[in-house]
Amino acid sequence: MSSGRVSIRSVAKAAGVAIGTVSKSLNGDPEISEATRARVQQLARELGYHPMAQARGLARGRTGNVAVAVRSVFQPIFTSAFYSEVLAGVEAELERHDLNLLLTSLKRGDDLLHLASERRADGILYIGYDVEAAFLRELSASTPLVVIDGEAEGLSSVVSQNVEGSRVATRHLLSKGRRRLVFAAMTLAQPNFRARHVGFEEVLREAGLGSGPVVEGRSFADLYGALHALFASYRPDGVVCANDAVGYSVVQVLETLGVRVPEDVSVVGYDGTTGAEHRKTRLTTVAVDKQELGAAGVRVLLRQIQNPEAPPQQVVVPTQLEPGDTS
Amino acid sequence: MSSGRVSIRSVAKAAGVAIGTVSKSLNGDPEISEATRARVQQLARELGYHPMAQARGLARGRTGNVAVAVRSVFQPIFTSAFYSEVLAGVEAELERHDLNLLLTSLKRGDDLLHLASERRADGILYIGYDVEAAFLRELSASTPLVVIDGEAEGLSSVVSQNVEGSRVATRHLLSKGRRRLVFAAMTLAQPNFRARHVGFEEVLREAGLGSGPVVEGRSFADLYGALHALFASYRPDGVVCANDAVGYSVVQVLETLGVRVPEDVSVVGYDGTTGAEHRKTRLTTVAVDKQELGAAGVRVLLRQIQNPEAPPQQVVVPTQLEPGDTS
DNA sequence: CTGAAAGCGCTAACAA
DNA sequence: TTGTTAGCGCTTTCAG
Repeated sequence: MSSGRVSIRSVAKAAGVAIGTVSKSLNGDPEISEATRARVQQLARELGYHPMAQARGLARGRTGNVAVAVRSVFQPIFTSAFYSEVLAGVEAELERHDLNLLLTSLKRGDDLLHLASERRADGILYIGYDVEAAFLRELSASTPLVVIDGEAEGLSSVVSQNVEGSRVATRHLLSKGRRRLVFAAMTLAQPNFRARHVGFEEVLREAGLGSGPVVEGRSFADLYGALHALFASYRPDGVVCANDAVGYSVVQVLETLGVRVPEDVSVVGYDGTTGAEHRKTRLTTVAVDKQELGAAGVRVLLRQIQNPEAPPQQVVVPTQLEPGDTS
Repeated sequence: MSSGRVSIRSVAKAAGVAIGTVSKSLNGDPEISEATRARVQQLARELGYHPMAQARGLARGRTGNVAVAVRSVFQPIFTSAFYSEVLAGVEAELERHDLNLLLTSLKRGDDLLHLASERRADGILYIGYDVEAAFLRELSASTPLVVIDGEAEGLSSVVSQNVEGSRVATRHLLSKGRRRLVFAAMTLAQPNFRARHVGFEEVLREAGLGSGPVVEGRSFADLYGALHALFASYRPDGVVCANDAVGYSVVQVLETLGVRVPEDVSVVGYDGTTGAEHRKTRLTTVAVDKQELGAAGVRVLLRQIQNPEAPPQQVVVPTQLEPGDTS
């Protein structure tokens, strides 16, 4: 219980050395004798000294934090199971590098500019597919920046293997003998979903099955309407979904329509959302390593920070088919 | 496009004044003439000057960020829809006060101590029910701290109206003519859930119905087993759930058991989890204003920061019954 | 009303 | 090997 805050000066006084010596000792400067280093470190520990991050940062020219920026399009990122896990991955990797996570949800357009110009972070992790490429490119000229789960020319990014993952999902249904396949999504306006649709179409074409119908719908009700109509005319036997949320909706819709899953129709999702233990049915899905998506983003950013001149770098994280109860 | 970083000095030079004057002008010091203030502000804007957060913080003795600490017990907070929304509320309120959100998931026991001793944040928001009271009380002596969704003697906190909310839920089922009620939870080891159970029991007793059975289970399978057994012996006609996750599981279990909801059995959840639009059934629930939970936490913390001597303050956020399809 | 100067707590040259 | 000192970029007394 020392009175007031214990600063580097307290330690210096206690050790009978100059504050510079304390600094060097604590930072492992090789030019300090083993003896004093040990003594200073011991003393610092005893006094409970921890360098004040702000002061250290000011002197060293860095902040020790990384800003994670997310834009809320439909719903805030926070409520998305997918992005939440990405965030967890980011957090874990930052922690390993002794970096802090500054969370910002972008509201006004200049939020990011402020963050950057006030130098609150050493780099920016932009999470989301809705990339304003031109803006971010300009920003990335002055602040290291990596896009996670989105991409654009001239920007470092980390994405999942969208097209290939969807190919695997589609082939999986074909291997189950399904031939009348449908692609279901909340929307095709989202780049990742569109890429997954491309994979779906590619495989159908390769298999000589032509092009499959698409069902779009954001809610259970929308999907119900669309599938109801489609079933009347087309009688699909397999549904490839753009993500798990839609996948679970589709399963419920099919049950409501009196269609048995997977006996009559197979369903495959995308994402590998956790939390399935609370549900009756475990969706067959294309699992994305979301934590890895985040962690990889951090690693790319770190490289970018260390070498700001390095050219943008793209990383693709592999996916894996995860069989469940719906195929 | 000015070369290099634009600092306060650049502005001072451009305006032909001292840096102190720039600082005062920009911070609205009344002792500066309207004329120079305007000129400096104009110039600062033109040059794109933004004070560097770190330097400003060092001089002012604060950081401008608030640490949000979460402990991951069963699953990381990030993947919980409930906490994610709380986090969104925190974020929004912090933004209104020009504060940054430093997100930390507690792994090692001294993570928080580090954060505090390195003075990375002006205050701490601890989110979660698993409060290590003694530790946090000690910490709160040196750093303003507020617990959200948990509480303990001697700590500032914000919680939802657990007992009362559950009373309302239980009365709701009674008003629907239900008399054979069950309480379902993932576990009763969690304080919030226990409080909700208390509300449930109180109302039953008041209604002269004695005490109701309790069903515990973390997964669909567990709940299925427990409810299956219970239905054989007891034939409940209403289930009060400790939260929505359990509520949705219960609904699926009942459907699987061939019990109709709400015709045969009514189910009510707790939390008011968003994202129901992707589901067939909308659960009747006790809605907690999760954003408000977070925002209130920020406000209490701010008071604590401004007046560190103020005694701990407890805030209770009201709940509201939200009728759905399951009652 | 404005300028000068002393820090905020630390790091990193540069001396000694 | 250690001590001294000049900043890091800003705020804030205290003179002028």
